[in-house]
This record gives sequence, C-alpha cells and structure tokens, in this order.
Amino acid sequence: MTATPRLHTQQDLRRANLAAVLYAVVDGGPASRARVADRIGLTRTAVSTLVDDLLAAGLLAEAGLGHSGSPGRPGTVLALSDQGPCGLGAAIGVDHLAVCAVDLRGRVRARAAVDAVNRRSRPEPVLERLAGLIDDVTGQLTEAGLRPAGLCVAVPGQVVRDGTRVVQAPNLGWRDVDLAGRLPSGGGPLKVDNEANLGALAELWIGDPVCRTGDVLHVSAEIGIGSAILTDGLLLRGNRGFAGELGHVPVRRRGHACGCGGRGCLEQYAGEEAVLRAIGLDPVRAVADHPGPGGRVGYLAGRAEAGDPDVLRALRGAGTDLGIALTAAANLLDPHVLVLGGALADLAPWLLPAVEAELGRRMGTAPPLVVSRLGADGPLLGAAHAVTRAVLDDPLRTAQPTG
Amino acid sequence: MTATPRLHTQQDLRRANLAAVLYAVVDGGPASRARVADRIGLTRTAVSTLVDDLLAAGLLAEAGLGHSGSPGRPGTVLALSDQGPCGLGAAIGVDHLAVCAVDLRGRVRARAAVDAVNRRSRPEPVLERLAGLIDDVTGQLTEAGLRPAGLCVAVPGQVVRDGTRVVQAPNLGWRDVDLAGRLPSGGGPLKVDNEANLGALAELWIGDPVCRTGDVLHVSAEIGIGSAILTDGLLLRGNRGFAGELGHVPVRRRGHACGCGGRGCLEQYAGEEAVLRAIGLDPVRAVADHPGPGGRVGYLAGRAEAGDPDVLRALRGAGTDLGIALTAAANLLDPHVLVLGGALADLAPWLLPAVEAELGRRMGTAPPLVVSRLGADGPLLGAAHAVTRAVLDDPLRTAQPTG
DNA sequence: CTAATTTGTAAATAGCCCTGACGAAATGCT
DNA sequence: AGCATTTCGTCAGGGCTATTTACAAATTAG
Repeated sequence: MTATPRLHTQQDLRRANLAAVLYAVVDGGPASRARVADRIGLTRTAVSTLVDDLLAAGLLAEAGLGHSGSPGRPGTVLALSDQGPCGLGAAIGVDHLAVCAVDLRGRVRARAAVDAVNRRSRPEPVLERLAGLIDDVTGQLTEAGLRPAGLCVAVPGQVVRDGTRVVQAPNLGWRDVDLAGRLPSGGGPLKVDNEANLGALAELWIGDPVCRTGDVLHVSAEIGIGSAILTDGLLLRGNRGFAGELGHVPVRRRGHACGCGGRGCLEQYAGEEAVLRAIGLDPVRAVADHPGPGGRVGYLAGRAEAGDPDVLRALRGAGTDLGIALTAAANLLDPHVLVLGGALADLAPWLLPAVEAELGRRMGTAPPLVVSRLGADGPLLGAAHAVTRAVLDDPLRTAQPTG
Repeated sequence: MTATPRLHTQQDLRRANLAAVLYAVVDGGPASRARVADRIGLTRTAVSTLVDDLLAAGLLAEAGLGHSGSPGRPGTVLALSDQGPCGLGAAIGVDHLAVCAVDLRGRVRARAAVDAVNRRSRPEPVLERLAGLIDDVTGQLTEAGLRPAGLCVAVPGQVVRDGTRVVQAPNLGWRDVDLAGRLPSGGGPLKVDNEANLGALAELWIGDPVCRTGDVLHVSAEIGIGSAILTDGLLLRGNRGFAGELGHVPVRRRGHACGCGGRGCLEQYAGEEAVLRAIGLDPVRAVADHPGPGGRVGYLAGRAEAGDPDVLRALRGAGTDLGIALTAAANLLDPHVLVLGGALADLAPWLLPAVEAELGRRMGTAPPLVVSRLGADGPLLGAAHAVTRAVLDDPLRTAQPTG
C-alpha cells in the first residue's frame, strides 16, 4: 500500500535515469560510460551527461582506464565514490546496541557496539547511549573526510509505515516511542524500521544472490519470530506496516495462550523462550545467566554442538512447528526462496532438517530453504544500506559537490 | 517478481502521462481538460495535447459542455469512449462457460453463457464450445460497431506467470494446457489467469471501494479455495504464479490427507466437498444432483436459509477453519481488508459469523471482513476489465483512429 | 605501419512539458 | 443590458532531455 510515484515531468525522467546509471554500477560493477549505456539501454551521449552530473555530485568517481584485451579505445572506469555520502545504521537489540557506517560501495567504514540490557528498559537511557555510539561513529567518519547522509535505526518491534515512530516493541517494553529528533542523524533524515525488514533488505542488497531473483520470505528471530516479505525488490509492509508476523501464525488449533491474545501461535512453540522452557530452563533466569548478543543462542548452539539430546529434541520440535508456519506462508506467497536469518541462522544446523522435513511432507515442491549469510548482523547492515540506497534512488537530492 | 519497467525515454514519459489522463477520468469520472490537469498535476497545455492524441485514438470522447454554476467558461467534458475498444472476458467454470465484453466505461456490452459439465473434461471440446460463445459475443460487438482489443480467460487453476498456459486445473482435470492460438481473441492478445486473481482485480477495479485504499486479501472458492493478494493495486503472483493458495494452509497439525500431498489443509475442512460430506452427502453424487452454476452452493444456501441445523453446523465449522487460515494470512500480510468472494459470497450470511468469531478470538485487531459485491461474476468481469485496463495502461499501442 | 574497433564528446535535432499571453464563454454585480 | 471577473482551451516561445550524426582519441590485429 504505497502510492505509486507518478512520473510526470522531465525532471522525474532525469532522476530515474540518474538512478539507473548508479544502479548499473551497483549491480554490474564498475564499468565505462559505454558499458553503462549498454546495460541500461540509453545512448552513450545521454549516459555521458548523466555521469557528468553524478561526478559533480561526488557520487561517482573515475577510476582510471580499463583495458579488456579487446580492440578499441579503453574506457574510463566509473565506480561509486568511496569519498561520498555514507549511510549510518543503528540497531537496538534486546541485549546490545550497535552502530555502523557504510559508504556507497557498501564497505563498512566505521562501527561501534556495546552490550546492554535493554529488556524492559525505558527508552530515554537507551537512546542516550545509542546517541553516544552514533556520535562516536560520526566522529570516525568526519576524520576520514566522509559525511553521513542520514540514519536508519533497526528495532525489534512494530513501526509505523512512514518510519518515524515505534508503535510497540514488546521485548524492549516500548510503546509509542517517537524517535524524531532524539538521535543525531548527521543532518540527514532519520528513519526507523523493523529489524526483520532491514535484515531481509540486507540479504537482498548484499547477501545471497538468490534473494535477488524473485520473491523472498525472510524469517528472522531474536526473541520474537518475525519475517519480511520481499516482492519485486520491495518490502510488503501491509496496511499498518505490521506485515510479516510469522510468530503469530497458528500452528496448533487449540494451543498455549499467546501474548497476542491468540492460541497456538508459532512463537509459543518455536520462539527462544519456548525452546528454553522445552529443555527445562526458566527463560527469565536464562536471560540473566547468558547475557550479551547471542547469549542464549550461543549457549543453545554449544549444547547442540555437544550432542545434548534434550536441546536437539527441542530444536527439532521448534523446526517442525516452524515448518508448519512456513507451509502456510509458502502456500500464500509462492516465494522463490525461504531465508532463515537473525538468530535462527546460528541454530540452522539443528533446525534446518526438521523444517525441511516438515515442508517436504506438506508441500509437493517446497521452495528452497537457505540460511542467511549475514545472520545477526543483517538488520544493522540493512539499516545502513537503507540510507545509501535512498541516496542512489534520488541522487541529486542529497548530493553536494566534491570538496 | 516482475521486472520493474524502467522509464528511460521521453516516449515512456508520454505514455505514462497518457495513461494518467485516462485514469484521471476512470477514477474521478468525466471532467474537463482543466479539471484533469488539476487531478494529475500537469498543466492545461500538456493535458490538451495528451487529450488530442487520446481523442484521435478513439479512447476519449468529448461529451458536450459542462456547467457547474460557478463563474467562468465551461469546459468540454471528456469521457471514456463507448465506441472504442472493448475487453473480451471469458470464464471456464467447473459447470459453466461464460463470455462477456465490456467497453472502456466498464459497461457490459455483450454476453453469452451456457451450463456445461467441464469437470474432468478434455480441454478440446471445452475450448471449442467456448470459442463458439466468444464468436457469438464478438458478433454482437461488431454489430454495435465495437471492436475487441483482446481476450482474457479465467480458469480455476494455476497459470504460468506470463499468462499463456494453464499448468494445472485439478477440478477440470487439466494439466499443462496451452491456450495460445486456440481461442478467437479478436486480433488482440490472449491471456489466461487464475479466477481468484481476476475476481480480486474485479473487486479492486469495479467493486467495493475499500479494496482501493490498501492491501487486500481476496478469498474466493469454487470447489477449491483460492485467494489473491493485492498490494498497491497489483497482484502478488509469487515465483511461479501460484501465490494465494489459501486452501492448502494447514489448519490441523495432523489432519486429513489432501490431494496436494499435505495434511490438514484448509480445503479438507472448508472446501465445498468437505461441507457436503459434513452434512452426509456424497460429493460426487451431489455434483450430479445439483448441476449448473451455483448448483451445490444454491442448494446449501437454501437449506441454510430454511434453518437446517446440519447445514448450519457444517458452515459454522467451515467458517471456523477459514478463520484460522485467515489468521495466518492476516498476520503475514496485515491486509487492509479481507474480502470473501466467489461462491463464498453466496454463503456469507452463515459463514461470516464463525469466521469473524475465530478471527476476533485469535487477533487483537483483525482486519475488517467484507463480502464481495460481485460474487460469482467477479472472475468473468475481472477478465474483461483486464483487457481494457491493458489498453488504458498503454493507450497508443492498441489504439486506432476513429472510423 | 595500417586497418579495424571502441570510447567519449560535440553539434544539431526531435520530443515533451512549462511559462506567459490571449480569445472565448460563462457568472455576478451594477 | 453592460461590464468586470473567472475559468477554459489554445498558441507561441523556451527549457530540458535524449537521440542522431559526426569526429577525434586510443587501443588491438595483422
């Protein structure tokens, strides 16, 4: 439900073609003007003028002459600038805070992270600590002569569609938190998005190439189980921006009551707490016993690695229920691929067989199931890249001449 | 997973603006050039030249002067031509064949239909009879001085994404049937699509206005239970074009075996056959006993109307299971509205309460549930309108001067 | 060293929309 | 009725965008 942006004026055309040039370089790698022209179907002349603008804006850079061994004059290779604007990404996790900056080439140029106990914490101190990290990263950037073009924050919760307010983040205990103006976004715009969404976008942009060839359902779990649906390279956000709530897909007709008000939700059987309970641990105590990013997940992975039968059985059970929910999703969406991301990626060796078995049993030809390449880093990287992608989408809006 | 059409040239811009003018009239009703200019954000001058082209192409027509009572020279009202190209729509149902033609204004200008027993029938005789109906309708059109701009066929089964081949239509017993060249499409292109998809599009284009304001999940059932997902006014088709298979969402962990190979699929509990079995009827015999379009559904509706407790209980049960599957879908998609279409619309009075009860029990705030305004006619109308919409999307491609 | 090939740019051209201005046709006030 | 006001549609001129055509520069192949 996004209003399709109408193409009316010649400026819109110009903007679209500027973006097309940049994406030709993003998707196909550095290339000469002539090669870019072939890729996007414009003439060399047109590409030349577009490139002139992009060079002046500091988004592209000439990187010497390329010679391919074939006859003809070699072209001057165009690459994305590594001196241009950077994207600031931040992640608010239940037990950590992280910030990073990526340049237009997608390289991480600065980062900072701390362990933190954000569970059931008030927003103010969390945002204050996060602001400190952001200032830290911004400092590193300006030292290197780079400038931030905006900030995007990944949160484990529901976010309104326009991306300024957290509606609900149960595991942080936040409700209706407006972030506008409360974090130093480096002059650019500030956006908030769900970590599952950003993890999926990261996988699309810089992860497994299979995600670029069709619709994707990207599952990710921290404590809750979320997912994101990518269609045609775009997120399906739904009416309120809450699409992808895989954790509340019913997998038992009459099952445990869930915090959402329902019964038999997947989260009650495959969520982190459910797995901890299944091996006889008190979830609340486990959080205290195994803090830090990947604390409980690392603990579970360790015991699974050691062959602990209780943990293996619990993960098999979780995988089976996840398989049921994914059957529902795959029937509804017919995705090209299913991706396990977030904390699930670290437990994939023990979850995957059960998930695949259940999918195979229930669907004639189930979509392939792959493990995220980015894992727990996905949301953070996705947030940073969301900023740089916004620059690429509208190159001259945020650009400024090279110094 | 549709390649986004890139906007490169000024011709593309022109095409987009021609379409914008037409859609301004479609969505906002007949209006003067100046009014259209206001609606789409172009200048009166630009709109004038666009309208000139559209008048010459026979897509728009001037309909006299409009006077609103306000000062100023009255504008000449522009309306879609009712002499222009028409869309031919056809529907292949399990027990009927239907064809209709709609003009650009959306009015049905010709139609033909017959009862037929297509269940488990070979494609050849069915296509032959359908071709006869199409010729009949085309004849009516040419008598009225109209010309068909293409043909779209609705089938109860899975269709490849490019819309030329039926992969599988279980209730017809068809597998891998290529329709290209086997039906008289009146010179224009021939397309095939799933009836659930076309029913949903019909609802979007000419049905309940709530479908136009956000993402929609449109459920429709003939014998199988299908659905279509509309995002941003576009169908979500999925990787192979099989998205929307609501009928195979699991609603029982260990349930009846289903033809799809799975267990506990919704279709086994809420499909037409399941309901017939639940009231003690043999589905195969019931088909023979109650033929024709709406045969079994009409029979069930009649008994429900009369207060038959068995039927009411069976429909309540089906509604409950449908509610479970819709909970899954609503959590994944966060749709703006859920629509019950197809044959379900006729049983809505008895299904709806159970569906709503289950949704309400499982979701804090469930999306509103509405009944399709078009019902069983949806797919046929959607098919016809798919053709006219294609004309509106690229006005000068298929156009020809007024005679 | 020459021919062939490819690259990048320049000049001229065509298409599209915008600005500004104008006559035409209605309303509303005197 | 007469006049000012408002709105509509069109015309002329101009700016922007991409294309066509042409050409100099730089490389490979023989």
